[in-house]
Amino acid sequence: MRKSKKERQACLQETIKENPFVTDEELANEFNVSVQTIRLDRMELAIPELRERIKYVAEKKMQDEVKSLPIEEVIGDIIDIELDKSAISIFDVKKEHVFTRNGIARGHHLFAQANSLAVAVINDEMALTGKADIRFVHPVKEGDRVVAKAKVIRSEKLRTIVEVASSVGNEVVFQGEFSMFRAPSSEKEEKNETGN
Amino acid sequence: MRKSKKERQACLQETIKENPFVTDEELANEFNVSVQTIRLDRMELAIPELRERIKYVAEKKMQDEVKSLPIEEVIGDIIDIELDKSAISIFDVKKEHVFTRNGIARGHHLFAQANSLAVAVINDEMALTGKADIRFVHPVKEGDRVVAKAKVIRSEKLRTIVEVASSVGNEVVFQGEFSMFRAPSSEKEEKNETGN
DNA sequence: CCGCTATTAGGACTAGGTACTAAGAACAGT
DNA sequence: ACTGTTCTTAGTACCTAGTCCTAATAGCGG
Repeated sequence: MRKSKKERQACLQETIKENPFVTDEELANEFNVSVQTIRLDRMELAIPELRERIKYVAEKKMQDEVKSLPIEEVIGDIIDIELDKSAISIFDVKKEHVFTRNGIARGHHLFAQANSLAVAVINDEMALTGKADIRFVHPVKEGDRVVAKAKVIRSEKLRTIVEVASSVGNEVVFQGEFSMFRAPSSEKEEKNETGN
Repeated sequence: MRKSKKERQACLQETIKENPFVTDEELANEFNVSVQTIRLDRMELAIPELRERIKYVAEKKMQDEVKSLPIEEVIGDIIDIELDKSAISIFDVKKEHVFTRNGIARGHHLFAQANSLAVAVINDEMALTGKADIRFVHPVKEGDRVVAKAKVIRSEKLRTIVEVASSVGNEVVFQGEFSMFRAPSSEKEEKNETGN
Protein backbone atom coordinates (compact mmCIF):
# COMPACT_ATOMS: atom_id res chain seq x y z
CA MET A 1 0.00 0.00 0.00
CA ARG A 2 1.14 3.50 -0.79
CA LYS A 3 1.40 6.02 1.96
CA SER A 4 -0.24 9.42 1.87
CA LYS A 5 1.88 12.37 0.87
CA LYS A 6 2.33 13.52 4.43
CA GLU A 7 3.32 10.12 5.69
CA ARG A 8 5.71 9.60 2.84
CA GLN A 9 7.42 12.93 3.36
CA ALA A 10 7.86 12.33 7.07
CA CYS A 11 9.26 8.90 6.34
CA LEU A 12 11.50 10.25 3.62
CA GLN A 13 12.96 12.85 5.93
CA GLU A 14 13.73 10.18 8.50
CA THR A 15 15.24 7.81 5.95
CA ILE A 16 17.58 10.42 4.52
CA LYS A 17 18.55 11.61 7.95
CA GLU A 18 19.83 8.23 9.01
CA ASN A 19 21.25 7.31 5.62
CA PRO A 20 22.28 10.37 3.64
CA PHE A 21 23.77 8.14 0.94
CA VAL A 22 20.46 7.07 -0.57
CA THR A 23 19.60 8.16 -4.14
CA ASP A 24 16.25 9.46 -5.37
CA GLU A 25 15.84 6.30 -7.40
CA GLU A 26 16.29 4.06 -4.38
CA LEU A 27 13.81 6.18 -2.46
CA ALA A 28 11.36 5.99 -5.34
CA ASN A 29 11.51 2.20 -5.21
CA GLU A 30 11.18 2.12 -1.47
CA PHE A 31 8.07 4.28 -1.43
CA ASN A 32 6.61 2.96 -4.70
CA VAL A 33 6.40 6.35 -6.33
CA SER A 34 8.20 7.88 -9.27
CA VAL A 35 11.57 9.56 -9.05
CA GLN A 36 9.90 12.89 -9.84
CA THR A 37 7.65 12.61 -6.84
CA ILE A 38 10.69 12.09 -4.64
CA ARG A 39 12.28 15.15 -6.18
CA LEU A 40 9.16 17.22 -5.48
CA ASP A 41 9.19 15.94 -1.92
CA ARG A 42 12.81 16.95 -1.45
CA MET A 43 11.98 20.38 -2.84
CA GLU A 44 9.14 20.89 -0.40
CA LEU A 45 11.21 19.64 2.51
CA ALA A 46 14.27 21.59 1.35
CA ILE A 47 16.44 18.49 1.35
CA PRO A 48 19.49 18.89 -0.87
CA GLU A 49 20.51 16.34 -3.48
CA LEU A 50 22.60 13.27 -2.73
CA ARG A 51 25.92 14.79 -3.71
CA GLU A 52 25.37 17.88 -1.60
CA ARG A 53 24.42 15.71 1.35
CA ILE A 54 27.53 13.60 1.01
CA LYS A 55 29.68 16.68 0.64
CA TYR A 56 28.18 18.16 3.76
CA VAL A 57 28.98 15.05 5.79
CA ALA A 58 32.54 14.98 4.45
CA GLU A 59 33.06 18.64 5.27
CA LYS A 60 31.92 18.11 8.82
CA LYS A 61 34.42 15.27 9.08
CA MET A 62 37.23 17.54 7.90
CA GLN A 63 36.22 20.09 10.49
CA ASP A 64 36.46 17.84 13.50
CA GLU A 65 39.53 16.15 12.11
CA VAL A 66 41.51 19.27 13.00
CA LYS A 67 39.67 19.48 16.25
CA SER A 68 40.56 16.03 17.47
CA LEU A 69 44.32 16.12 17.37
CA PRO A 70 45.93 19.27 18.71
CA ILE A 71 43.27 19.83 21.33
CA GLU A 72 44.08 16.58 23.06
CA GLU A 73 47.56 17.92 23.94
CA VAL A 74 46.10 18.99 27.24
CA ILE A 75 42.86 17.53 28.46
CA GLY A 76 40.82 20.36 29.88
CA ASP A 77 41.56 24.06 29.59
CA ILE A 78 44.41 25.42 31.62
CA ILE A 79 43.20 28.59 33.24
CA ASP A 80 46.18 29.35 35.45
CA ILE A 81 49.74 28.14 35.58
CA GLU A 82 52.89 28.94 37.50
CA LEU A 83 55.63 26.73 36.15
CA ASP A 84 57.17 24.30 38.62
CA LYS A 85 54.71 25.46 41.25
CA SER A 86 51.04 25.01 40.47
CA ALA A 87 48.40 24.90 37.77
CA ILE A 88 44.64 24.81 37.40
CA SER A 89 42.54 23.38 34.59
CA ILE A 90 38.84 22.91 34.01
CA PHE A 91 37.16 20.06 32.19
CA ASP A 92 33.49 19.95 31.25
CA VAL A 93 32.04 16.47 31.32
CA LYS A 94 30.01 15.80 28.18
CA LYS A 95 28.04 12.79 27.09
CA GLU A 96 31.00 11.26 25.28
CA HIS A 97 32.87 11.04 28.58
CA VAL A 98 30.32 9.09 30.54
CA PHE A 99 29.05 5.54 30.69
CA THR A 100 25.83 5.47 28.74
CA ARG A 101 24.26 3.23 31.32
CA ASN A 102 24.49 5.54 34.31
CA GLY A 103 25.88 8.87 33.14
CA ILE A 104 28.97 8.57 35.34
CA ALA A 105 32.24 9.80 33.88
CA ARG A 106 34.80 7.18 32.97
CA GLY A 107 37.79 7.28 35.26
CA HIS A 108 40.37 7.68 32.57
CA HIS A 109 39.07 11.11 31.64
CA LEU A 110 39.61 12.39 35.14
CA PHE A 111 42.98 10.72 35.14
CA ALA A 112 43.82 12.27 31.79
CA GLN A 113 42.97 15.75 33.00
CA ALA A 114 45.08 15.33 36.13
CA ASN A 115 47.94 13.64 34.32
CA SER A 116 48.19 16.17 31.55
CA LEU A 117 48.04 18.98 34.08
CA ALA A 118 50.91 17.33 35.96
CA VAL A 119 52.86 17.21 32.69
CA ALA A 120 52.05 20.81 31.88
CA VAL A 121 53.09 22.26 35.22
CA ILE A 122 56.63 21.01 34.80
CA ASN A 123 58.98 23.57 33.35
CA ASP A 124 61.00 21.30 31.08
CA GLU A 125 61.13 20.17 27.48
CA MET A 126 59.38 16.99 28.37
CA ALA A 127 57.91 15.27 31.37
CA LEU A 128 56.87 11.66 31.70
CA THR A 129 54.76 10.07 34.35
CA GLY A 130 56.64 7.39 36.29
CA LYS A 131 54.25 6.40 39.02
CA ALA A 132 50.85 7.56 40.12
CA ASP A 133 48.73 6.88 43.11
CA ILE A 134 45.15 7.89 42.50
CA ARG A 135 41.81 7.86 44.17
CA PHE A 136 38.38 8.37 42.67
CA VAL A 137 36.62 9.89 45.64
CA HIS A 138 33.23 10.62 44.22
CA PRO A 139 31.48 9.92 40.92
CA VAL A 140 31.32 12.70 38.35
CA LYS A 141 28.29 13.10 36.12
CA GLU A 142 27.55 14.46 32.69
CA GLY A 143 27.36 18.24 32.84
CA ASP A 144 29.74 18.58 35.79
CA ARG A 145 32.63 21.01 35.55
CA VAL A 146 35.74 19.46 37.03
CA VAL A 147 38.40 21.83 38.35
CA ALA A 148 41.82 20.22 38.76
CA LYS A 149 44.50 21.84 40.87
CA ALA A 150 48.08 20.66 40.61
CA LYS A 151 50.76 21.49 43.12
CA VAL A 152 54.45 20.64 42.90
CA ILE A 153 55.40 19.08 46.21
CA ARG A 154 59.01 18.10 45.83
CA SER A 155 61.53 18.43 43.05
CA GLU A 156 64.76 16.49 42.69
CA LYS A 157 67.15 16.40 39.70
CA LEU A 158 65.11 13.96 37.69
CA ARG A 159 62.01 13.26 39.68
CA THR A 160 59.24 15.69 40.56
CA ILE A 161 56.25 14.92 42.77
CA VAL A 162 53.02 16.60 41.76
CA GLU A 163 49.83 16.41 43.70
CA VAL A 164 46.55 16.90 41.89
CA ALA A 165 43.13 17.38 43.45
CA SER A 166 40.04 17.68 41.30
CA SER A 167 36.69 18.89 42.48
CA VAL A 168 33.18 19.63 41.29
CA GLY A 169 31.88 22.60 43.19
CA ASN A 170 33.13 22.16 46.72
CA GLU A 171 33.33 18.41 46.56
CA VAL A 172 36.62 16.63 45.93
CA VAL A 173 36.12 13.96 43.29
CA PHE A 174 39.65 12.87 42.48
CA GLN A 175 43.03 12.89 44.15
CA GLY A 176 46.36 11.80 42.76
CA GLU A 177 50.03 11.89 43.44
CA PHE A 178 52.15 11.80 40.31
CA SER A 179 55.81 11.01 40.23
CA MET A 180 57.11 12.70 37.11
CA PHE A 181 60.38 12.35 35.25
CA ARG A 182 61.79 15.46 33.73
CA ALA A 183 63.53 14.91 30.41
CA PRO A 184 65.60 17.92 29.39
CA SER A 185 65.41 17.65 25.60
CA SER A 186 67.82 14.75 24.81
CA GLU A 187 66.27 11.44 23.85
CA LYS A 188 67.88 9.25 26.52
CA GLU A 189 65.85 6.39 27.81
CA GLU A 190 67.05 6.22 31.41
CA LYS A 191 66.64 2.56 32.33
CA ASN A 192 63.64 1.48 34.32
CA GLU A 193 60.68 3.54 35.34
CA THR A 194 59.51 5.82 32.61
CA GLY A 195 56.25 6.24 30.91
CA ASN A 196 54.03 8.62 29.09
CA MET B 1 57.42 27.41 -14.97
CA ARG B 2 55.88 24.02 -15.48
CA LYS B 3 57.00 21.15 -13.35
CA SER B 4 58.17 17.82 -14.71
CA LYS B 5 55.71 14.96 -14.77
CA LYS B 6 57.20 13.36 -11.69
CA GLU B 7 57.21 16.55 -9.69
CA ARG B 8 53.70 17.37 -10.73
CA GLN B 9 52.37 13.95 -9.80
CA ALA B 10 54.03 14.05 -6.39
CA CYS B 11 52.61 17.50 -5.83
CA LEU B 12 49.19 16.46 -7.07
CA GLN B 13 49.08 13.53 -4.70
CA GLU B 14 49.97 15.81 -1.80
CA THR B 15 47.42 18.45 -2.82
CA ILE B 16 44.57 15.99 -3.09
CA LYS B 17 45.55 14.31 0.15
CA GLU B 18 45.20 17.48 2.13
CA ASN B 19 42.22 18.78 0.19
CA PRO B 20 40.15 15.98 -1.30
CA PHE B 21 37.53 18.50 -2.45
CA VAL B 22 39.52 19.88 -5.37
CA THR B 23 38.28 19.30 -8.93
CA ASP B 24 40.39 18.28 -11.92
CA GLU B 25 39.78 21.67 -13.45
CA GLU B 26 41.12 23.48 -10.41
CA LEU B 27 44.15 21.22 -10.40
CA ALA B 28 44.69 21.86 -14.10
CA ASN B 29 44.80 25.59 -13.43
CA GLU B 30 47.09 25.19 -10.47
CA PHE B 31 49.64 23.13 -12.38
CA ASN B 32 49.19 24.89 -15.73
CA VAL B 33 48.33 21.76 -17.64
CA SER B 34 45.18 20.56 -19.32
CA VAL B 35 42.38 18.77 -17.53
CA GLN B 36 43.21 15.61 -19.47
CA THR B 37 46.73 15.58 -18.13
CA ILE B 38 45.38 15.73 -14.61
CA ARG B 39 43.08 12.83 -15.41
CA LEU B 40 45.96 10.77 -16.76
CA ASP B 41 47.92 11.59 -13.62
CA ARG B 42 45.09 10.45 -11.41
CA MET B 43 44.86 7.25 -13.44
CA GLU B 44 48.53 6.51 -12.99
CA LEU B 45 48.42 7.30 -9.31
CA ALA B 46 45.14 5.45 -8.88
CA ILE B 47 43.46 8.46 -7.34
CA PRO B 48 39.67 8.24 -7.62
CA GLU B 49 37.53 11.06 -8.93
CA LEU B 50 36.31 13.95 -6.78
CA ARG B 51 32.93 12.42 -5.98
CA GLU B 52 34.43 9.12 -4.93
CA ARG B 53 36.92 10.93 -2.72
CA ILE B 54 34.22 12.96 -1.04
CA LYS B 55 32.10 9.87 -0.58
CA TYR B 56 34.99 8.04 0.99
CA VAL B 57 35.59 10.83 3.49
CA ALA B 58 31.89 10.95 4.34
CA GLU B 59 31.75 7.19 4.81
CA LYS B 60 34.69 7.27 7.16
CA LYS B 61 32.90 9.93 9.15
CA MET B 62 29.81 7.72 9.41
CA GLN B 63 31.99 4.87 10.55
CA ASP B 64 33.67 6.61 13.40
CA GLU B 65 30.46 8.32 14.28
CA VAL B 66 29.33 4.93 15.54
CA LYS B 67 32.82 4.15 16.70
CA SER B 68 33.26 7.21 18.84
CA LEU B 69 30.56 6.53 21.32
CA PRO B 70 29.93 2.86 21.96
CA ILE B 71 33.38 1.61 21.01
CA GLU B 72 35.12 3.98 23.35
CA GLU B 73 33.39 2.00 26.05
CA VAL B 74 36.55 -0.04 26.01
CA ILE B 75 39.84 1.46 24.94
CA GLY B 76 41.70 -1.15 22.91
CA ASP B 77 40.25 -4.33 21.48
CA ILE B 78 39.40 -7.07 23.89
CA ILE B 79 40.72 -10.30 22.44
CA ASP B 80 40.01 -12.61 25.33
CA ILE B 81 37.87 -12.41 28.43
CA GLU B 82 36.87 -14.67 31.27
CA LEU B 83 34.50 -12.73 33.46
CA ASP B 84 35.65 -12.18 37.03
CA LYS B 85 38.92 -13.87 36.22
CA SER B 86 41.04 -12.35 33.50
CA ALA B 87 41.01 -10.39 30.25
CA ILE B 88 43.37 -9.32 27.51
CA SER B 89 43.18 -6.33 25.22
CA ILE B 90 45.43 -4.85 22.58
CA PHE B 91 45.93 -1.21 21.79
CA ASP B 92 47.85 0.11 18.80
CA VAL B 93 49.63 3.36 19.50
CA LYS B 94 49.00 5.83 16.70
CA LYS B 95 50.24 9.33 16.17
CA GLU B 96 47.27 10.87 17.94
CA HIS B 97 48.29 9.11 21.15
CA VAL B 98 51.84 10.38 21.40
CA PHE B 99 53.56 13.62 22.26
CA THR B 100 54.44 15.26 18.98
CA ARG B 101 57.81 16.28 20.37
CA ASN B 102 59.22 12.84 21.07
CA GLY B 103 56.75 10.25 19.83
CA ILE B 104 56.19 8.82 23.31
CA ALA B 105 52.66 7.80 24.19
CA ARG B 106 50.81 9.92 26.70
CA GLY B 107 50.30 8.12 29.96
CA HIS B 108 46.58 8.53 30.08
CA HIS B 109 46.10 6.31 27.05
CA LEU B 110 47.89 3.42 28.75
CA PHE B 111 45.90 4.16 31.85
CA ALA B 112 42.69 4.24 29.85
CA GLN B 113 43.38 0.85 28.28
CA ALA B 114 44.17 -0.71 31.65
CA ASN B 115 41.31 0.98 33.44
CA SER B 116 38.68 0.08 30.90
CA LEU B 117 39.94 -3.49 30.84
CA ALA B 118 39.60 -3.59 34.61
CA VAL B 119 36.02 -2.36 34.22
CA ALA B 120 35.26 -4.89 31.51
CA VAL B 121 36.57 -7.94 33.36
CA ILE B 122 34.09 -7.42 36.16
CA ASN B 123 30.91 -9.41 35.75
CA ASP B 124 28.45 -6.84 36.99
CA GLU B 125 26.08 -4.20 35.66
CA MET B 126 28.57 -1.54 36.43
CA ALA B 127 32.02 -1.16 37.89
CA LEU B 128 33.71 2.00 39.06
CA THR B 129 37.34 2.57 39.82
CA GLY B 130 37.94 3.53 43.45
CA LYS B 131 41.69 3.59 43.77
CA ALA B 132 44.57 2.81 41.49
CA ASP B 133 48.24 2.41 41.96
CA ILE B 134 50.06 2.61 38.70
CA ARG B 135 53.56 2.54 37.34
CA PHE B 136 54.79 3.54 33.91
CA VAL B 137 57.73 1.20 33.61
CA HIS B 138 58.94 1.97 30.13
CA PRO B 139 58.02 4.52 27.48
CA VAL B 140 55.77 3.39 24.64
CA LYS B 141 56.25 4.74 21.15
CA GLU B 142 54.11 5.35 18.11
CA GLY B 143 53.55 2.08 16.26
CA ASP B 144 53.87 -0.08 19.36
CA ARG B 145 51.19 -2.66 20.05
CA VAL B 146 50.39 -2.68 23.74
CA VAL B 147 48.97 -5.90 25.16
CA ALA B 148 47.22 -5.45 28.50
CA LYS B 149 46.48 -8.41 30.73
CA ALA B 150 44.08 -8.03 33.60
CA LYS B 151 43.79 -10.52 36.43
CA VAL B 152 41.26 -10.46 39.24
CA ILE B 153 43.22 -10.90 42.45
CA ARG B 154 40.66 -10.66 45.18
CA SER B 155 36.93 -10.15 45.27
CA GLU B 156 34.85 -9.02 48.21
CA LYS B 157 31.16 -8.05 48.29
CA LEU B 158 31.65 -4.58 46.93
CA ARG B 159 35.33 -4.26 46.19
CA THR B 160 37.37 -6.16 43.62
CA ILE B 161 41.11 -5.90 43.16
CA VAL B 162 42.29 -6.17 39.57
CA GLU B 163 45.91 -6.26 38.53
CA VAL B 164 46.81 -5.10 35.04
CA ALA B 165 50.14 -5.53 33.33
CA SER B 166 50.74 -4.11 29.87
CA SER B 167 53.61 -4.98 27.65
CA VAL B 168 55.06 -4.31 24.22
CA GLY B 169 56.64 -7.49 22.95
CA ASN B 170 58.33 -9.04 25.97
CA GLU B 171 58.85 -5.78 27.78
CA VAL B 172 56.50 -4.68 30.55
CA VAL B 173 55.59 -1.05 30.03
CA PHE B 174 52.83 -0.46 32.53
CA GLN B 175 51.62 -2.00 35.77
CA GLY B 176 48.62 -1.11 37.82
CA GLU B 177 46.51 -2.30 40.67
CA PHE B 178 42.91 -1.18 40.46
CA SER B 179 40.49 -1.25 43.31
CA MET B 180 37.08 -1.51 41.69
CA PHE B 181 33.61 -1.04 43.09
CA ARG B 182 30.93 -3.29 41.78
CA ALA B 183 27.56 -1.61 41.43
CA PRO B 184 24.79 -4.12 40.83
CA SER B 185 22.37 -2.01 38.79
CA SER B 186 20.77 0.30 41.45
CA GLU B 187 21.87 3.93 41.39
CA LYS B 188 23.07 4.18 44.98
CA GLU B 189 25.95 6.49 45.61
CA GLU B 190 27.64 4.74 48.51
CA LYS B 191 29.37 7.56 50.35
CA ASN B 192 33.09 8.04 49.94
CA GLU B 193 35.36 6.42 47.43
CA THR B 194 33.76 6.02 44.05
CA GLY B 195 34.70 7.23 40.68
CA ASN B 196 34.54 6.49 37.03
C1' DC C 1 -18.91 17.44 -14.35
C1' DC C 2 -15.67 21.02 -12.59
C1' DG C 3 -11.76 22.01 -10.11
C1' DC C 4 -8.03 20.85 -7.28
C1' DT C 5 -4.13 18.45 -5.69
C1' DA C 6 -0.96 14.79 -6.44
C1' DT C 7 1.57 12.22 -9.42
C1' DT C 8 4.02 11.02 -13.49
C1' DA C 9 6.40 11.57 -18.00
C1' DG C 10 9.47 13.85 -20.89
C1' DG C 11 12.94 17.07 -22.64
C1' DA C 12 16.79 20.20 -22.10
C1' DC C 13 20.66 21.18 -19.39
C1' DT C 14 24.46 20.68 -15.57
C1' DA C 15 28.87 19.11 -13.12
C1' DG C 16 32.37 16.22 -12.93
C1' DG C 17 33.63 12.88 -14.37
C1' DT C 18 35.12 7.79 -17.59
C1' DA C 19 36.81 5.65 -21.76
C1' DC C 20 38.56 6.01 -25.98
C1' DT C 21 40.79 7.85 -30.33
C1' DA C 22 43.83 10.82 -32.49
C1' DA C 23 47.02 14.24 -33.19
C1' DG C 24 50.80 17.24 -32.00
C1' DA C 25 55.03 18.49 -28.88
C1' DA C 26 59.36 17.51 -26.60
C1' DC C 27 63.20 15.15 -26.19
C1' DA C 28 66.72 11.28 -26.61
C1' DG C 29 69.39 8.13 -29.16
C1' DT C 30 71.84 7.05 -33.08
C1' DA D 1 68.63 15.27 -39.25
C1' DC D 2 65.51 11.47 -38.67
C1' DT D 3 63.17 8.09 -35.73
C1' DG D 4 61.12 6.41 -31.68
C1' DT D 5 59.15 7.15 -27.40
C1' DT D 6 56.96 9.53 -23.95
C1' DC D 7 54.08 13.42 -22.67
C1' DT D 8 50.43 16.42 -23.44
C1' DT D 9 46.33 18.07 -25.43
C1' DA D 10 41.89 17.95 -27.99
C1' DG D 11 37.68 15.98 -28.98
C1' DT D 12 33.87 12.67 -28.87
C1' DA D 13 30.47 9.65 -26.80
C1' DC D 14 28.69 8.22 -22.58
C1' DC D 15 27.56 8.13 -17.38
C1' DT D 16 25.25 9.51 -12.90
C1' DA D 17 22.48 12.04 -10.21
C1' DG D 18 20.73 15.39 -10.39
C1' DT D 19 17.95 20.68 -11.76
C1' DC D 20 14.30 23.16 -14.04
C1' DC D 21 10.45 23.36 -16.73
C1' DT D 22 6.22 21.96 -19.29
C1' DA D 23 2.51 19.04 -19.90
C1' DA D 24 -0.40 15.24 -19.31
C1' DT D 25 -3.01 12.26 -16.39
C1' DA D 26 -5.27 10.17 -11.93
C1' DG D 27 -8.11 10.46 -8.04
C1' DC D 28 -11.26 12.62 -5.35
C1' DG D 29 -14.52 16.30 -3.15
C1' DG D 30 -18.20 19.15 -3.82
